[in-house]
Amino acid sequence: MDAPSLPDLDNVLHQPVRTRIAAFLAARGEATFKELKKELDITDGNLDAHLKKLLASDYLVSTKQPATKGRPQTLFRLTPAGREAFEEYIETLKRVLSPIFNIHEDQ
Amino acid sequence: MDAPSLPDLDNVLHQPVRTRIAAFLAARGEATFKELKKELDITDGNLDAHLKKLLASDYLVSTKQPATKGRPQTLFRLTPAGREAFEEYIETLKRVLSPIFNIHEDQ
DNA sequence: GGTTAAACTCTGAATTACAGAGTAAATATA
DNA sequence: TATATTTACTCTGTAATTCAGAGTTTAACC
Repeated sequence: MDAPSLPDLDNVLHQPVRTRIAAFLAARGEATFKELKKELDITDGNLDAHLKKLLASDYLVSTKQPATKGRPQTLFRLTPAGREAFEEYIETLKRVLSPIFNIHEDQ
Repeated sequence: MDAPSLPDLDNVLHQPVRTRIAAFLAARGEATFKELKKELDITDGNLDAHLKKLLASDYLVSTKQPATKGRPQTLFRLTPAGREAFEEYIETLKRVLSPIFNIHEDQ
């Protein structure tokens, strides 16, 4: 029998910009384009591309807010599938990294 | 003042194949091409490309073993810089993820 | 000495990542 | 009320990355 191989990491989530988007939204619930841009400190085009990728994977939804004041803004938030994928991704990460760094969750 | 933005993740290490290579070598010390291929379950060309990227970043060194039996093999191992970068990468990951998942090290 | 096999390496195509220019809708200004 | 400006994205083109499979080299086996 084979030694178990290292599990693969979700290639939508395991990317520098997208991991941070997912983490931010998981912690924050929802955010605007502007807030994400500030938090991540990347260009508009780059953020747009990564949001589109997450939307296409059904990990994110966007909802256009009617303008109460200022321009209408789009809110981005994780879908249940997105949150689940993110949690699973963290589990995989821990399996990959724990042999070395002893990472685990509390409780 | 600005809210602190999410720190950027090392884009050499934060990639599905390369994270696993680094983790495997950090745990294992060194490995052959063949061992890595088996552990990661990827094609030769793909593994080669990722090893080259890690070598180019000076995160890895390869040493050709003279053939005692069988063909000479190349051993891959992390450089001190590679190990340090990997540890820093893990720290950054924890900063990005801990607000949600309560990940930390023992001790 | 020729064939097979192992251990890589190279090439080219597809996909991804990115910056900056472009667009549309709201607000501010004249 | 026109027009200029700003905001909030979106589009386009380019560069870089990722990947599979074909190719190469060296050793072992017959």
